[in-house]
Amino acid sequence: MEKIEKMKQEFMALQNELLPLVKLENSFRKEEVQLIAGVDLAYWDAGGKAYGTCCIVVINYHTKEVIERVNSYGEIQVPYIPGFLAFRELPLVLEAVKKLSNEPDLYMFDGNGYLHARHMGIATHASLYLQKPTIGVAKSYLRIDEVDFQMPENAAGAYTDIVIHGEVYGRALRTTANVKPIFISCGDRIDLETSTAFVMDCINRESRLPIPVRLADLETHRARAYYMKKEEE
DNA sequence: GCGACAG
DNA sequence: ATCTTGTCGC
Repeated sequence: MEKIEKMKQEFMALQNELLPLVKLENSFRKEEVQLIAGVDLAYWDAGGKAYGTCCIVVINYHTKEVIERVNSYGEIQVPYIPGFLAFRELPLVLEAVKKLSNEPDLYMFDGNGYLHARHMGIATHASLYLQKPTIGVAKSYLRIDEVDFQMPENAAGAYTDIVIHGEVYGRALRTTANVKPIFISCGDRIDLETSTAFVMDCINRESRLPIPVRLADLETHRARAYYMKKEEE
């Protein structure tokens, strides 16, 4: 499979090209944030082909009430390659975003943002197309250059910064006591402190994940069941 | 050959 | 991500 190496080279070139456009400062007034979107995908196989569905759930940040749900689905063309998740998932993400009738003020992605070897995780990559602030929310840690993360204290809100080559890439955040931490990083157009604050403000006792991402995750399972059944005529 | 590996 | 049983706990 020398073909994958060639893909990586092309993807890497685009990531390096996009990097200069990233801004780790707030491009918005956090007091005015009303709608937050959570984005996630689920996969399945059918007839030897890979399919996926992307779900976006928009909530009212203040009331946590669901405002809108949309989804897209189709064949997945790009394989999963650690470090290049955006190339696999973005097509369906952008397709789902087009269906939104509400315009989110902020997006939370299931995956990394700036916490990435070239600072181009899916949250960051997506923001450059969405032109909106994004936050990366990953459930597990993807090591970068042999650097491990330090386990934060066992208390809600405790965190440790993940510093690589002298730069803060993101942070391990314990959103709830007695559960594994999640990994937060800036997507783009927002700083890490603000990102962490919004994530913590979206935590309830249902999950260690922020509400928008959790709801999008649940929604992908329902959408998958629906599309799988629909496929068999 | 072996280990790592967001989703 | 997905495949999966039982099991511990509120």
